[in-house]
Amino acid sequence: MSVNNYIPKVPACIDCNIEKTLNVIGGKWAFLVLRELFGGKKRFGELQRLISAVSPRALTSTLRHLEEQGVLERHVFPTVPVTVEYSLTPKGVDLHQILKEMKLWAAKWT
Amino acid sequence: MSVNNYIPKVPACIDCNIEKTLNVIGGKWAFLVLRELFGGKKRFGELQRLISAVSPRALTSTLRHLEEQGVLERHVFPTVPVTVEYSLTPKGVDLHQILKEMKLWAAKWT
DNA sequence: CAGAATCCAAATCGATACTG
DNA sequence: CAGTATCGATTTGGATTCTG
Repeated sequence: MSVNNYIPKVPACIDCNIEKTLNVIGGKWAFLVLRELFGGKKRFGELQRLISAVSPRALTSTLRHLEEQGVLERHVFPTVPVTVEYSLTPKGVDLHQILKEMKLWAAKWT
Repeated sequence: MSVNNYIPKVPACIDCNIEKTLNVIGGKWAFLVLRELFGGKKRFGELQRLISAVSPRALTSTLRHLEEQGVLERHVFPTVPVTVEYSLTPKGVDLHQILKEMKLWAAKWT
């Protein structure tokens, strides 16, 4: 059982709840995974290739965390060898707007 | 010299730059500080009281980091004892939209 | 008041090797 | 293919104490 999920634990903010969003997208790898999945479902190996510096351990942990948060789904196909696909849920798709805003801000203020 | 800045170092994303925004708001305390400053300038001690669980060390580190990123300004008044005020720059004010979206997402999907 | 310095426990991370 | 296990190195972070 992994203890490390590569996700920051930010303090709770009683009347704003921003920490909940941050705990989903604020991790080291989460936004890179989400970004790939906005383009459609991907397999574990694909994600590993697309996100060049990620170790299998970090990727697994990130995917599990995002799954627990309900922003992506994991589908296992009983082929040999096994095939696993990850895709966004509506909750995950809904993060696209935020990520786009973050991209715009970065572009504007570089 | 502090080595620890309470800010995550996320991997670079060649064609999206989202990591630049995340390195500003993605830290453990940054969003809480920004949130207070959207309401106007604040002194060190005020921030410390408003953000209940923050230690002086963490607050200092966060403020310095945000200052380096150009999202807030530090003004020192040579009173006795010294008075220090922090306020957002236009670059910092421009983060408000993103934080609001994050709050909305959290509210929508709880 | 606004922080800087120090100490040290705990969490985290990456690399590597291994498996159903 | 899609992970899991293990390990050591590094980072982190909170508490505490001190100062111009």
